[in-house]
Amino acid sequence: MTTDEEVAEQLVLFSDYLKKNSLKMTRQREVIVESFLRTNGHLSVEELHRLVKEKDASVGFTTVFRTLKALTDCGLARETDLQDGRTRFEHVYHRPHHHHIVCVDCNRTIEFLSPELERLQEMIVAKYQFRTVRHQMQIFGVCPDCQNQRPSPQEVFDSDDVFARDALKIAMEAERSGVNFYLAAAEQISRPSGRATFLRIAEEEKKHLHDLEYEWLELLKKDKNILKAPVFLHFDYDALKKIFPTREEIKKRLEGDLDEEQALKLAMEMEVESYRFFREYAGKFNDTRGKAIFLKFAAEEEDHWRTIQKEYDRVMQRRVH
Amino acid sequence: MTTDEEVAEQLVLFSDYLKKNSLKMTRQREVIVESFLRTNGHLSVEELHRLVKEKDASVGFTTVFRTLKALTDCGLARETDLQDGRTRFEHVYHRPHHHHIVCVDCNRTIEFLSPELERLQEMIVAKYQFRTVRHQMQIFGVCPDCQNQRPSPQEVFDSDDVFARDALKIAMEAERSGVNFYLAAAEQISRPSGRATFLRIAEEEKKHLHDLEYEWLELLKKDKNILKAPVFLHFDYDALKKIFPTREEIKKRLEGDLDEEQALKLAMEMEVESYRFFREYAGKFNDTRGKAIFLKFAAEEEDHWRTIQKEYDRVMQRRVH
DNA sequence: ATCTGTGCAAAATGTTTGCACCACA
DNA sequence: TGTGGTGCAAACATTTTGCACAGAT
Repeated sequence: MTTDEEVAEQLVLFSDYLKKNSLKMTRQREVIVESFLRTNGHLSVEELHRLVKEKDASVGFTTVFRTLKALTDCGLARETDLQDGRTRFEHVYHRPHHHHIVCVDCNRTIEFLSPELERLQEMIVAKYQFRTVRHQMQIFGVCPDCQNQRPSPQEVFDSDDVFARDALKIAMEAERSGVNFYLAAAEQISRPSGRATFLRIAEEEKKHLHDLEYEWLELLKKDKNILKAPVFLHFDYDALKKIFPTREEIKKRLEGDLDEEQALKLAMEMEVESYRFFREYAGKFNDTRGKAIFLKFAAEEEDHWRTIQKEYDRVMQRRVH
Repeated sequence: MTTDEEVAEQLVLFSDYLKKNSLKMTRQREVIVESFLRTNGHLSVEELHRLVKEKDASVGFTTVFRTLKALTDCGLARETDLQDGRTRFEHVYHRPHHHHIVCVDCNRTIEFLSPELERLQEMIVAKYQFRTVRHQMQIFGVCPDCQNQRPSPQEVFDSDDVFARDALKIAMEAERSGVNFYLAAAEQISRPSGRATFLRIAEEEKKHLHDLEYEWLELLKKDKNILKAPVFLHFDYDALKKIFPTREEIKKRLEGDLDEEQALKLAMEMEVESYRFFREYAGKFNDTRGKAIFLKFAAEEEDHWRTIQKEYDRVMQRRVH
């Protein structure tokens, strides 16, 4: 499930790597790399060798072994340990760091990413003042199919689409919270220019939401089964509530003496928070569409922050005079 | 750093295991098991073989290998994978499940437990409906000493003391919060019998706190360096605030129209919460002193809950008449 | 033409087993 | 006295290397 373009991109990177190290591109390397890139999952040397031999029976085990080492060296592959007594290689290109859940019966492997888990892990290591080089979590268990004795074939999904799906879901939810916030806040503001600012931003967020919804539908159209793919990005949707106050929360916080200054301050805080939040999430996603979605989102929030700050300055200016 | 008693206890368990499986105790097995039990850390077969040979040069590698398998089988050892190309065996008896931080330079290994991390992990797996068999997290990095180029010998601590230390610290903090709560709540209650109940529980908690502080001092006396041992049980002290409201919080929640019924309800809620909390923590600690401390604590909280419930029933009874 | 790549076979590494002799219970 | 235990050596499984020949730039 890797597109031709992606394979081509990675082949270019591999060629560059070879040139840089005065190594040569050979027929064997080409077959091996191509086979690796076009196969999903976590291949052992032996498994890849078997695949390669289907295309060219003359290729030796050692060459596959050495080519995988080269791929690892140039950053296109990564060795992982799935505890089955052999080294397994997985794709790195456009794949974020992640952890594994492995079915001990059928060997099906699920990958996941949880920024919350990462944060917790970082906090723990920080206490010991270790400089982390790498870390991994592995969960071994029995998958639902094996629990029900009906092993079914593992479906293969385009991982970039999965990342995009998970990112879009979060971004849409955030966008909705944003719209809610600005509409609710606008209601509480009496001064026309201030209200107009909030309403304008609300409209902008609505537009963004529509864009995201469009992207979402396109994604579903492109890959009708994408919703069946296991969750990759684990996300605590309650965290959004901490960033974007709910309608009730807003009313409570702004209730009584309506204060435009306060509302603007709250909005700025919120935008900064959400900017930080989406930047952090983007950081977890190696070059993927998921990352692009989060970065775009972060940029929009930064933009809003500027707009609001201008309005805030104007209000304060006015107050001084 | 395993006491003679502990070694003896484990030897008994091993003997029982042998008997149950009609196996025999031999001179070699005795030496091997004893060496294993008396050595900390994560031993490979080869390392243990080396240690055993110091006591009895005639013991062969295979016997050490087979004895370690037997120890694993009977639940006194566990195989771990520290990614250094060999299987390593660690102690299980009286040691909770935990994860590892490994220094890639000097191989120093730190063990830690984070119930928060465990909870997160469980939540993630739940989404996939996997039945978890086991899981592990490994963090590889450079320890502070290796970062500073001054490798120092790894100090060895009595792990049970470390667990007790971490448990005591949390229990004391909880106890303090409890005392605070009951004193603050008592202040808000005008009816003498209600106030008396709260003050009595506050006194009880103070006594418990003293007991814990005594235990703490005894621990420090017993092992003067115990505070230097790395944290094992990671704990978010803010979590306590969610269980035991702070003095300000209490005043806020009970302010204005002082309602004894409300105060009692709040207290019951708190006791149930903290009972659950300490039970959960106890569950993470395999038979250790840490577990005992948490269980004792949970029992006390349950006791308080009963006391308060009686008082609550009395108040409600009175109201009906 | 030169230098790297390849495939084979062999070594290295770590784990596991077969077997003849040994020693608990 | 008989079953299981031990040590040795050999088998296994996987990864890694040496080397003579092949092939890419």
